[in-house]
Amino acid sequence: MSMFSDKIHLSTIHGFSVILGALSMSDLLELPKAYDASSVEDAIYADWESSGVFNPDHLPDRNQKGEPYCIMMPPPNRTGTLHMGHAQRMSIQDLMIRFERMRGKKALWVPGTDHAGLATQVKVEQILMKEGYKDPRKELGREKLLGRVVDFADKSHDTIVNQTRKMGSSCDWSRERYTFDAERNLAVNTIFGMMFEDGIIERGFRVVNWDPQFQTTLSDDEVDSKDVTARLLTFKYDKVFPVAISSTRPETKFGDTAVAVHPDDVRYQNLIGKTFEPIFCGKKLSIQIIADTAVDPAFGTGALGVTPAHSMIDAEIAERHDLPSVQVIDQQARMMADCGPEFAGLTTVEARAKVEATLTESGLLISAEEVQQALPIAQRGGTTVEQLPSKQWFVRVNRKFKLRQDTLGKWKKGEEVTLKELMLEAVQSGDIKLVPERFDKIYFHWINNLRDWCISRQIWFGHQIPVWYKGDETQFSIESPGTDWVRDADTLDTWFSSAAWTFSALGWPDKKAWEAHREYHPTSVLETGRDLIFFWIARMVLMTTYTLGEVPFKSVYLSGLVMDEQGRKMSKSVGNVLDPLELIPKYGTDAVRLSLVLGMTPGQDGKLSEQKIESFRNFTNKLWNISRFILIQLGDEKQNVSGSKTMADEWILSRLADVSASVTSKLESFQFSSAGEELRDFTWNDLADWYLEIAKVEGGKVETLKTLLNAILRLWHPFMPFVTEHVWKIAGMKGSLIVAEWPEYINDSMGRAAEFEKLRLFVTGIRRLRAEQGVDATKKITFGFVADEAMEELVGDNLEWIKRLTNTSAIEVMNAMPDNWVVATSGMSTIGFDKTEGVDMVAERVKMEKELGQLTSYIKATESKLSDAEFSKKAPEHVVRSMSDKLEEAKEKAKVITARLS
RNA sequence: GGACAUUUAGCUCAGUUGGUUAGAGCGUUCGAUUCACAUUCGAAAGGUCGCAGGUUCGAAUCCUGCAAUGUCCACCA
Repeated sequence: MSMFSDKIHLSTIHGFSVILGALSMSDLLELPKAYDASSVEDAIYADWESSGVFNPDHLPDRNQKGEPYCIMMPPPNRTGTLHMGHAQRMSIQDLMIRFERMRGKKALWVPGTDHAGLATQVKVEQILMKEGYKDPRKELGREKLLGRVVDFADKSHDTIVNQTRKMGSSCDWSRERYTFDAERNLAVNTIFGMMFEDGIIERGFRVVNWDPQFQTTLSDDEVDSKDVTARLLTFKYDKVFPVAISSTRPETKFGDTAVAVHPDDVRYQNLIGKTFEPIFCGKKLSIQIIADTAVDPAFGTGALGVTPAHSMIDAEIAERHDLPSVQVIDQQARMMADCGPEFAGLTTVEARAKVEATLTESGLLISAEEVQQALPIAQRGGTTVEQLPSKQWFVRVNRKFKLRQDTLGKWKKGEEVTLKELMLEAVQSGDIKLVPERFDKIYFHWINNLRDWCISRQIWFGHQIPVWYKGDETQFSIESPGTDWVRDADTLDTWFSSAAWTFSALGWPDKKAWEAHREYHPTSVLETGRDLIFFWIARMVLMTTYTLGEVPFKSVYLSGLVMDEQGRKMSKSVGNVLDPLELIPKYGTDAVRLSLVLGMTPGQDGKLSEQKIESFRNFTNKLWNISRFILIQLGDEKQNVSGSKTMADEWILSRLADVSASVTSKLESFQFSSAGEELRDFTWNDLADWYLEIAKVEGGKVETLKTLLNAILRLWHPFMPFVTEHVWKIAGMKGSLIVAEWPEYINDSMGRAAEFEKLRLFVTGIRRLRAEQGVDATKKITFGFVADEAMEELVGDNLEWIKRLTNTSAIEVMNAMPDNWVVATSGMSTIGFDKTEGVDMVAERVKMEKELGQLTSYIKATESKLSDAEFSKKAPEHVVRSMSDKLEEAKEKAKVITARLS
């Protein structure tokens, strides 16, 4: 470490003595001009994996002593292959893990996959139907169908794992988990048992969402809605019934048991409390007239036909009024027998038309209008979802229960709370931070409107419900059943097992496994798509606070969705899907990763195009060539210069210190895109285009070049692990970059860095003037400048590289600019050259006049602001100072231009 | 209907507690090319920061209203 100057204190860097240890100068010169990612990535990944560093137990001492840091990988569904969204998540999580690992934390990233229950079985059933099966469940039976599903899921697993490796994910494969393996099954059964004992899990006959195609219940979140045009009919049940009602689902009216009106509605006061027995389309109904504030008196006739069996809202009304429930639609979405022979067996759509025809015939139809309506459809499969009553298992979110342990620092063991209260407190207290913050509101809104969670599914692929029945199904046991007990055939909603992921994947409830991992929980960050906030995040909070009394994670980073370049969702039917596995061989993993991290904001959908990936491939190559150049410089002894640092050295090292500090703080606060962009600007603009160009003239300062190479490899590693590790090895650096320390610098060269900035402006000014005046870029010409003494000295000290970067033969100090020269101002200096031919003096004058006009109004505005008493009183000093500096500069410019014009 | 977000250069987007002539990348135009990189380098053009008010010495930034677009939630039976 001591080989560096005192000024830039490189507290963490070591290993320079072996730089270049591996390659000779001729080897270096033979390195390919273009970085070929595909020829090195697999081997690098294999090295990392075999070295064991993905496993925190095998990390170096400093990590072992470090703070535990843990990310649980959101387990991808075993339903096929990974897409760009997965690739983005892997990139961000790997970025965080590598960053924290380098900073010395005991970093654990647990990979895994999700059996995804319904989604996987649906997928396989769809494949089977394409193969010619009409009803795979009936034709194959439980065992054979499950066999096919398991085969499919296993193949899918292998694909996913391979893709995850390709992305460079540094996750601990020795701890890979599956939501459907034996340990996770134990966790699920244990939690089920606890909740059952506490009365939060209950079996009940309630209205549920029913998917008639796949013959299963769905949770509210698995139901989407589709806008359709429907016919809103207004009619009476029969001629004698006193009130007309409206409905878009008249076929459900066979199941009506009440008509509800608003309690204050003057039209119906005399009817409230009465019961009628109208004949509706041939079926005798028993209708009570009830008063309920849920009814909007302004809608339709102000009277609502209540169908408790086929509407969750009506079911709630029915509960308040203790109304009977009559089911009229069966699980095949067909009308049931007691609707009469004319209707029984019809589909709901057929029955709807027939009811309308019947009402019209009998003169009961008052009006029919077309309205927009949201039709509930199944997220998987897309068929219309029916609401109907069924005996199912529910998690009761509003039910009070006694806590099994102290919880969230707010409640003591034995206190009574509801699951909803736990879910709200976890975020309200700040124990969990959502990034971006605005998702708090969405989360709270969802929780506040949450209904009981139906967790039983009638599919076969999933954790079977750990309940056994005996005889008349009134007795339950969650323990081992006796011989005459029959197990519930249903399985659990896949999210029930996913919800326990943070702790079940760490071994809970197995004592030994859990103890070994206890330090990692609560996990540090959960990174996932913003579409999973309800499905998964909220349910993880529910389950973890309930089971452990603590939060599952401290932060949630919600990434947006990856869209195509026109902002559309990527989908096979549109044909705009970018496949990570096709892009990686073409552009390299590092380029794909960068394109998914830079230019993407949390919670905001981002656009991705192949062109964007290509531009990051170019950057990867730039980094490769920067490294190659530095290594060649270091290998060429003639080029090496020792001795005190030049101004350029101090400037670039000062920039490095600032940039690395800023990048660190941005990574800490999840600003990955901004961190990467800042680093890219530093690497490409400051380092490559300025410092290295200057080094070609001044000769490379060995220490500075080493520091720079070392720093950019480390700083870029979490973003682009492959190319950085590859260069690290070529440079002969010790060990693997993956466990190198994250760099920190102290900047104590700010003063000289500021002087360098003046020279940068000076160079840019000359370049601009040359280009504007159309000077042949290859022609070396002589420039002159007028400036104060300090600037004269500064230019003199750095003359050689300035000449090179401006392609000038000489730069001379002048007292004044000759009248026939072309001039421009740059900072506080005036620069110019003798251009004898081709100067359009008229055009020059016009240009100068325009500039002078702008300057004059700027000067005027600034002066008046500066002389404003309110301003100087209230504005902070640095603002005032920078304004007066700029004013001086503008005045100087104006003076020069005025002189030229006269 | 409710909530949230977005609206800045031709395109994609930065702009972190309000601080002063609004930034980048891509694209465009002009120019360079043995000397790390054409997967490159230099330079330029291009914006009344969606609209209208307000607060302030000072507004792209804060407040109010409006408009357009998008997402989520709830769906009026």
